[in-house]
Amino acid sequence: MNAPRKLTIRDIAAIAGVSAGTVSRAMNGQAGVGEETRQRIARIIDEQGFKVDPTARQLSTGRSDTIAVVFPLHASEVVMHPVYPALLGALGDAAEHSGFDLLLLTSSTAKVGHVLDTVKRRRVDGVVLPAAGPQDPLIKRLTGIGAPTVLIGHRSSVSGVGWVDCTHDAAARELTRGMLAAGRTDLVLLNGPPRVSACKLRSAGFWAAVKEAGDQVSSAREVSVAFDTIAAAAAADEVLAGDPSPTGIVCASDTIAAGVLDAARRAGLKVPDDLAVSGFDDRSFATHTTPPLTTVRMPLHDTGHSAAKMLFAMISGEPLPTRRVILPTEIVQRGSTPPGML
Amino acid sequence: MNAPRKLTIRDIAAIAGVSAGTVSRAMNGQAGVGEETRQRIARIIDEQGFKVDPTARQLSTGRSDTIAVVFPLHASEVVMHPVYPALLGALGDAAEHSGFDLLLLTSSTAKVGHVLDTVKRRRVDGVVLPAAGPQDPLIKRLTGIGAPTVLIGHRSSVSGVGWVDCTHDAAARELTRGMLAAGRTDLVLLNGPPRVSACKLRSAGFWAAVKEAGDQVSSAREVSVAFDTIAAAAAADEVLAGDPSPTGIVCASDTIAAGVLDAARRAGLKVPDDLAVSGFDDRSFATHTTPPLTTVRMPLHDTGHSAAKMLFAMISGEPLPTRRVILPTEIVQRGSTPPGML
DNA sequence: CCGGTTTACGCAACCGGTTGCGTACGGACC
DNA sequence: GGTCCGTACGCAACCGGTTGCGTAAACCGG
Repeated sequence: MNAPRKLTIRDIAAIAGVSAGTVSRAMNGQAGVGEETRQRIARIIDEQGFKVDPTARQLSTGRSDTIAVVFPLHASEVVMHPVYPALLGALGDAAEHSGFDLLLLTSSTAKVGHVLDTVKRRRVDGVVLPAAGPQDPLIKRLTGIGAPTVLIGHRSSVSGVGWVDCTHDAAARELTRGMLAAGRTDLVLLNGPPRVSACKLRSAGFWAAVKEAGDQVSSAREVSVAFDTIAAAAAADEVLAGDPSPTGIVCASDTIAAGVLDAARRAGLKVPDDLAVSGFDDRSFATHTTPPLTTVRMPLHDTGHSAAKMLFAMISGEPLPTRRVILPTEIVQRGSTPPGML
Repeated sequence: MNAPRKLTIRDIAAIAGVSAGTVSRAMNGQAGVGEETRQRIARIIDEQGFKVDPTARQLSTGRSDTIAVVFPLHASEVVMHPVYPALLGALGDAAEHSGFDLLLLTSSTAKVGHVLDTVKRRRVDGVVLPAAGPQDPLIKRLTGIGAPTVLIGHRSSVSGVGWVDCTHDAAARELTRGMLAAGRTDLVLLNGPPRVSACKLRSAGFWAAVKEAGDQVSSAREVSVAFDTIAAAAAADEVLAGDPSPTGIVCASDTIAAGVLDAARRAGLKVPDDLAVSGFDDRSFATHTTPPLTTVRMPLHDTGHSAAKMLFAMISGEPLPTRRVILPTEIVQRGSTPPGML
């Protein structure tokens, strides 16, 4: 049962009684093919189940119909880890829908060269870069070689690159306002590492709310910790022992908030009565902490989808209304903040 | 600043004063090239920073130096979701180390055809299939087209495919034994969906321990729920209200265990004094439930690594000692089970 | 009916490696 | 010195699409 040798464009041409070049032009919708011929070719391609060989096309055109997503592996600041499955799923769907395939690259700061090399050698058409930092050399290097690039979760000012992010700032601001409205006037922002872009925005939102509340706020401060429950709990111990002890803590992630809940329990504080706590990310465990965590849900699927769409537009050279997209987040109120806070 | 046109094998040949064919043979370590020539070519390639064009090679050889990992998207049974980042990271590392690139495909039962098509068209050299079910048509279809395939987390009997799994059964057995040893003689296994391969193994381990303990066990039963905290909590409510009420519950995942903890709290039961609870997966939140969860850590990194190594061996036609690998799990004892249980 | 355009299509080169086959050269051996 | 053989290497076809250029036919207005 030897496979019936793979169909080539020349086979189709022979059946249609035309040359291979004509079939190629017909397939790609180029001018110079008669309408009747075009339809005949289309019909034959369909009947025979012919599929172009992407490799051959790639060799002659330089395009690959492939986009790469670079998966950062800085194990220590795994900020994006929990959100990858959703993001990758959305990207994959969008890619498949547009006839692209997805190449997965892993990157550490040491391997910038390898990523770049792969992008060039594989003729990758575009790159999605989730969780890039402001200093990520990859951004400039990629634009340097002319690779269309879309960032996720970092608002870069490098010209040419596009990005998709969400309203970290507005969410933090709204949560902070809510806590103030509920009478929590001693506030702490337990933030993640300040060089993470999202953390900067969350900080900005927090302080904006504090500023706009004026002297309604009795105290407000910001402490930075790693995205780690244990570390966060330790930091929270210290914060709660301070004077004044906060009555509301806005956390930059659910993992951090979980640590705060632990610390509060140790300190004998009732959440949310003595202390209001909010997280970020709406991780799956947020529903079963005690009490369940008020948090911020990120538009992961939309983010992936938007990024892919933007990238495809950039690849095909379409003009884009904007290369900066900010999607709305959603605050999910649960038991760790006073009811009716917002 | 027009790029200095990409180097081709013919450029190298010209510099070395040989033909392109000779350079190709030299690069690939084939016979028929003099030792002196071989070294000269190697030196020139190195000096010039020449890299073969994978696309061109692919067109003439049919190999692509690419493996695909098929990401199942059955949103409802996201058993693997939490473990993907670690798995993908390990796979990516191993692939990069061997000069392969990773293609990410998404699959739903409806899209088997598309996956197959992509594997063929892109000349994918091998496929990693995490979380395949026993009935997954992809397994047979892939072997049908001769694609080397390695499964993760499912022990298939289909000939030719390899798989890497871990000791779900031994872990469940050991946990169950431990509970019995701690005097918990009324046991329940709160299992996941029975068609998930890992759940079958966990069930087997549980019952093996029960059987071997003989009439030391006063009662034992198994209940199946979705991998969902809320659903698990509801099931646990019922189980705890039953007669006899269990003194130990082995759960098939940390998400399920979290639900059991919630239910125990509602029922006013003290964990681990009144009720011992164990999970599976060692999810990040397992350290900060109340009490912290005793659970089973899976060798995710090793699994990815082994799968990649096996796949590469299959691709290169090396004989393999075995195509079935079972890696050890590790039980992590925390506060949700009686101290010194094991 | 004629010169000039446009259109439809074939031809062949090209993308950049790989590989089967052929040849020239060097050494071994008689 | 001639035959034989193995080795080192060049040549050219090939993988399967794409595309610039050339040409013949169709079509246009006058």
